[in-house]
Amino acid sequence: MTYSIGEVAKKLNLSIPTLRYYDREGLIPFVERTDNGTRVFKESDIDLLKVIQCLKPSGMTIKDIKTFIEWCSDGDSTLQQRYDLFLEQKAVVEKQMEELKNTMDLIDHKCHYYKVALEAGTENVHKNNKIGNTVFD
Amino acid sequence: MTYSIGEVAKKLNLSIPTLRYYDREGLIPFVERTDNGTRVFKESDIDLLKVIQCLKPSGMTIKDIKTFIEWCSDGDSTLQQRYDLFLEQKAVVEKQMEELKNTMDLIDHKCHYYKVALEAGTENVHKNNKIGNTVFD
DNA sequence: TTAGTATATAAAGTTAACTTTAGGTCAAAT
DNA sequence: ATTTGACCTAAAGTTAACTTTATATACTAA
Repeated sequence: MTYSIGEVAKKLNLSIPTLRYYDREGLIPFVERTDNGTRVFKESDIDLLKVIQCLKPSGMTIKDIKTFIEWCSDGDSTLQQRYDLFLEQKAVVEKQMEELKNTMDLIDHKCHYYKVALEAGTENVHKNNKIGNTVFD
Repeated sequence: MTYSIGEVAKKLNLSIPTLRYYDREGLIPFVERTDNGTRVFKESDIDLLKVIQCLKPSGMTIKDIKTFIEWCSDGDSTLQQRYDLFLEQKAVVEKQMEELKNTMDLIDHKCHYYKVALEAGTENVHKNNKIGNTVFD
């Protein structure tokens, strides 16, 4: 089973120009072409795009991903580099998860703060009976 | 206790130009100035900067944050908006946490994949005895 | 045969969030 | 008295990741 660029775009919820951009940047070097130059995506190309989509939210750049793809093409001599890359990325994601947890705690605090303020009709409920809290509590 | 821009930069691990940029963008409107124009940061300004730093990793933009700061200055009439903002942001962060979990699962899979490959000396350990797995397993 | 639809490329434009550069003020130390 | 170091502004530059625009080709249905 193969897919056109439009089909892949729909399937993965990416725009067609984004897919062409990824191709230009060397992220999907195994996509084939018809005689007149139209891209033909295989399942394995889609799998790779899914990996890319999964790696992106962790802040891995297009360039980093390209490097990884190149290493894949280079075979067993790059196994250590690829392993190291993912170990590093694991650390990055762990840090992000912590940060996101802190953000969530702040947001929960804010939600509670504004819920109470709304019920009272004024933010002052948080100011009265308290000393030393800041404007941005 | 007050702080110079350089002290705040060190304390919060932000660059001086970034702090000036935030000021220009209206993110820290309560920072005062000396007669000759030098910024003077109070504890409450630093608290606000910490809130900003906490909100940023969740993808909240400078513009969104500015809107929030403006609402804060507008008083009780914006309580609902502020509450809604944080409810929305909560949903955003929840989604991000899920995505990050997926990313982490993929990374763990890759780490294991490359660990095994390294021990065997070749990626082929994953190809032999198996049918239908992709190049990017 | 012509209108519509999907594809292609190259190159320019966009946006966010900074950073860098250039030029200037001011107080303290040498 | 001048040099050093920290501060200031305005404006231009940077980078990533796309998006948009302009132009062209190719198949497909009426």
